[in-house]
Amino acid sequence: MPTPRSNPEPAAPRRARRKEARPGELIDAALALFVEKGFAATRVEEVAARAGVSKGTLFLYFPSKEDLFKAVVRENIAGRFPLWTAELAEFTGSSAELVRYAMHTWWEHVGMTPASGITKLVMSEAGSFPEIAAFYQQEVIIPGNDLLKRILQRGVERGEFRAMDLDYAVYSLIAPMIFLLTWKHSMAPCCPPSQQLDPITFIDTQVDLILHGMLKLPA
Amino acid sequence: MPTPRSNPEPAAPRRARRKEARPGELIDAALALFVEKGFAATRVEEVAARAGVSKGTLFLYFPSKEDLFKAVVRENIAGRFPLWTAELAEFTGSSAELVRYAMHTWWEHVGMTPASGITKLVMSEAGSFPEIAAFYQQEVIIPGNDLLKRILQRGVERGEFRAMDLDYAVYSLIAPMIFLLTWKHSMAPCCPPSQQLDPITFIDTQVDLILHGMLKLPA
Amino acid sequence: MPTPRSNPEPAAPRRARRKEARPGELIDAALALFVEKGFAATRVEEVAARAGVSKGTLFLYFPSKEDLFKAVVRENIAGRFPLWTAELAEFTGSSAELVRYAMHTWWEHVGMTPASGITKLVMSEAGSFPEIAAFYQQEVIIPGNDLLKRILQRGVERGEFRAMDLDYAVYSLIAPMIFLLTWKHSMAPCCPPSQQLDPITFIDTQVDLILHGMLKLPA
Amino acid sequence: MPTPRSNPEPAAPRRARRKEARPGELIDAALALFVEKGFAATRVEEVAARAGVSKGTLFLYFPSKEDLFKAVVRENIAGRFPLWTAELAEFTGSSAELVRYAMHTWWEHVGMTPASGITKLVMSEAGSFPEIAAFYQQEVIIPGNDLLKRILQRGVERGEFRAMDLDYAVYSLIAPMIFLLTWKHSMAPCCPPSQQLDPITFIDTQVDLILHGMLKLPA
DNA sequence: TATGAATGAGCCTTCATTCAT
DNA sequence: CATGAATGAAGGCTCATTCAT
Repeated sequence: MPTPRSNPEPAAPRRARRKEARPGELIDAALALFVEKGFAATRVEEVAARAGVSKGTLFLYFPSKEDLFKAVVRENIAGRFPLWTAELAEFTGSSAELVRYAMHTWWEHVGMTPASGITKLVMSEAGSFPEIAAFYQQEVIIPGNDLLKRILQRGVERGEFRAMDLDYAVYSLIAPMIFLLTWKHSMAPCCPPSQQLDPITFIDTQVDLILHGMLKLPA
Repeated sequence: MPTPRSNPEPAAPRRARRKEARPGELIDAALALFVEKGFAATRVEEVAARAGVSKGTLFLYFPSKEDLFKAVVRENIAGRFPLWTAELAEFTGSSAELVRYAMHTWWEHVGMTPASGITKLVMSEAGSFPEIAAFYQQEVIIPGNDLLKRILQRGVERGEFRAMDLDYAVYSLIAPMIFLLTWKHSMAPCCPPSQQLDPITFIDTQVDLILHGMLKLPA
Repeated sequence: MPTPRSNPEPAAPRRARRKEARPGELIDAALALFVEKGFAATRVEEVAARAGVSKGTLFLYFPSKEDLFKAVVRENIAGRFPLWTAELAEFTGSSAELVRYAMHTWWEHVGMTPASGITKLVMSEAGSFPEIAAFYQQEVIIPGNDLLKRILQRGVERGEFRAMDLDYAVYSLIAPMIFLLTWKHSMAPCCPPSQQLDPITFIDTQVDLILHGMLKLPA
Repeated sequence: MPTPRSNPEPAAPRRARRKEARPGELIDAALALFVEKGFAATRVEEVAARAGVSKGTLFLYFPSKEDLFKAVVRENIAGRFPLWTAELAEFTGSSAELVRYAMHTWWEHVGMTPASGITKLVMSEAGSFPEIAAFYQQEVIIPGNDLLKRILQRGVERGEFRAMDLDYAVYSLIAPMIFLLTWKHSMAPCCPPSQQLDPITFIDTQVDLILHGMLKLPA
């Protein structure tokens, strides 16, 4: 950067050609707006504008608004499962630790990020966009449930957890998280400080209680 | 029908009687449709048709679709709480039984009725209608949480449950129920039979696990 | 109409309610514009404006642009077949007279009216709107060919015309007419007066020649 | 390939040779696509792709899609007329044979080749491009009509055909052919096999009928 | 008061055309 | 010369809302 006026962003070129960066920028913009305003209420033009491109450019990368939404989901949630599956396979601690680790990891990478809005979004608009609901079901819910089920199964197989109907027991882990998301993105913004939930405390409390209920008593 | 005013209610000319009943009929129709199809996907014409009036008439009673939505929420959040509070005071069984009773009662009177859709409705549209969210918070959430808190407190005071942070513990009861509602009204309609949840099994499983985690060990 | 200033068209009321008249007005407007500019190049808003209503009103009567077009075809062409079929059944003259009568009737009711543009329209845009082409085929071409075939068959059966492959012979009647329409609506407007065709002369010439070719020689 | 410039044409580096060939290749691609899909339904990107270049390159040679269309028409209407005129002068058979020969020749060299699409193209788009229609009129229609007229005149002068209004009689030959083209390029692709026309049969039938109508009766 | 015909703003998507590289 | 990413105007259709009757 030899000269003082060398401009790293030269005059914000109107028609920059940045094929690689576009999809990511559009997905980020879409995530923010979908979460903030909902899927139906977000206009593709807004998404494009927020990503700094024109409406037409958006359709250059995503064939439709629904496909854009799917990309948002894949990028922010569905794409994480391979890593999580790998982590599960390598985990060496106790299953109780694994459950705690899983819940906190989820909070860090999804719950506390803008991606947390996606779940609430899907729930809210599933009725109006069945295709999106089905997609989410396939790409997120089923893999997510499977992952949790394998975690619980590990505990049972290692003699740490008591025998359970795993298909329903997973919801003891899922339900509090879904509730937390739903709360965060719908009621929390309207509540007085006294009614706010501290997520970490909430998660710890739920996990403790659940583990208490699951653990095989030594006696 | 001897005198004109002898019987103001039954068998009165339909037109005349309706005038008073219109808003209620419209609200009922709107509740059913909003719950079934979501707010945005419900056309006011459908609501009017279901209430047996024309589109124009609806706007005679509700200045806008949003106002109709608000009326639906206000009309249906009702006061079942006084009755439940009384039941709690008179309950003589164990606290574990009380928890089970409370959960099943809620399912019977709210969860399995159309009213269950309201909660999902409010959650979904809270972002767009902060006023409604605040209203719901005051009239439903705070009283509901209080009621549950008193139930847990009873268990702790009677030495049945171990000491807990009650403000967070209540969510162990609330979260599965909210999840169940959310699920029922958003994803379930899009899921294959293999992915469906049986509500009673679900509730029993959750309550069992929670109680397991809450119970003071006899040892 | 007691007072002098009673206005038969009172100040052109903006929102007149004329449910019965609308479809016809819209169809007329659509015919004119479709013929003038083509199907694809005509915007529904133009049609609505020409009919004196708003865009939304058009969709109140016709679910889509294609349905509007179908209505135009039904109203202006397809709907005439029943009458023509009846006329054929009652005709008592010679078959040569019948052919002449049919051709001139067609010219009067279709060829020289704006409806004549429809055929050219369909031919021009069939590639882009296969559904329209198929519709036209079903509702106009097949019935039209059938009608002509019956006319020729009558001549053969009565010993007036010689035996012919009727399936192909009908095109001796159809081709000149299609050509005439095509010409009228595409090339004619660009031609100098010296190149113009007189329709009546054209039809008479073609019919004479064809009949000459069809007639059974008395010898 | 001893010297560098010895062979400017064959096996020359593709890039270099192309420069001159580009417009022609684009026109060929455009002809094929316009004929196949219609003007509006053909995207310039398709044309470019078919010609093996990018969209931008097309606009380097043709300022607009319309200009490309004009070029297609201008390039393909060519001059087969001189040859046909010569053939007419040398023909020694009967005039009926000449008519048959002319019709079949036309089918072979125009009707059954891609060039047949141009006529339909011009007819379809004449309304939007009067300039092209006028051009077509001068370069194709007038010479074509003249040629046919001379053929008929030959028959009359040789006493083979009866006296006719030749200016209109030529259309007995033209109309079926125009109809055939129109049909082939618009309705045929949408018709079931049962509705298809066999061109040779069609032409033979029409010619036979016409000749029948034209021939001077021996009596 | 009730009706329902009429309105028109709003939105997704397409594609001819431009222009920085 | 060639490329292809970017643009933005245009159009079909929906539906909450209005208003003449």
